[in-house]
Amino acid sequence: MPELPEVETVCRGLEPIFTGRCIERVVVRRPNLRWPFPDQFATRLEGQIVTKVGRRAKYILITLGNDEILVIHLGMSGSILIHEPDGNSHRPASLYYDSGGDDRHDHVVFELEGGWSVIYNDPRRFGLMDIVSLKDFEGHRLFAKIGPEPLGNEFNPAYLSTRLNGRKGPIKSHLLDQSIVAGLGNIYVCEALFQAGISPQARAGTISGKRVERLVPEIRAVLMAAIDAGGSSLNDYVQTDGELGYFQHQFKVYDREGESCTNDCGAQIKRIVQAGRSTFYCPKCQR
DNA sequence: CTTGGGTCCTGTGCGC
DNA sequence: TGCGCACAGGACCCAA
Repeated sequence: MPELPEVETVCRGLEPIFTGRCIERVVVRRPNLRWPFPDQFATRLEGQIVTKVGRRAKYILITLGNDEILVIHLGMSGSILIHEPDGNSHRPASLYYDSGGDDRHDHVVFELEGGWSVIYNDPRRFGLMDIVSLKDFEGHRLFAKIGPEPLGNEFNPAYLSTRLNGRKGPIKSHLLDQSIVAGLGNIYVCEALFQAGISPQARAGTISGKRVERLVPEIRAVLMAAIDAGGSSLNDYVQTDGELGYFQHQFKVYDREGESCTNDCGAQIKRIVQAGRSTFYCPKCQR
């Protein structure tokens, strides 16, 4: 999936399109994504004016004038395509592939006032959409257990140390746990651990306070750099239509098995499997 | 309680 | 060129 930076980039792309506009029509082209769409999904959205576009963890939150929130998750392979009234289209932080006109996986179309439309595409259908009342949001099952945002003040070394204390599993698994910190995924966990010089296999509870103090800002830095890269791709989004949304040219370890460590330590990047997911790391720089 | 594995689904890329 | 297999950004669910 798009991880936090990609979802943030998508939100920034959607914000000026949605905000203040009426959702005139919603076309749902299949009965479900990961789960069935809620009852009366389209009807509950149609005629509503969007007041705000935001993000929590990897969820896109589109707040409506009636204080309901359209919740969108992109799963592993979701992307959003925007059709402009003049016929141009672009994909903010598009992922996975350029459909090249293949619309088989265009599952939902939001038609907005003024001729704009927003198309949700997700080949693997691990994504989801739901509608949640603003007053129910905090306690909603999707959000009740989600941990602090990594870019916010609540996520700090003291907090993380507390959460890792006593944990025996590898640090990598814990950073992927959305209840500990929201929004990290497989790529940026690998990247952050590399930047912090921490082995992905280190037992979470044994990492010293000093190293956690280094890890927290490295997580932030990796995410912020990726958001910046996404933001710059937004500026000329029309010409980058169809390009990969992950900013992989700047990954230091992810998907670089066998390549030389960029720290020039002489070691090669290794790939291992943890909890069924690939982990990339430098065996020399990360301990 | 924590932890690990299987699962949903389609598409891509590799080796043979 | 074709086929089969491994693997892919997530996260839920259940067994141990």
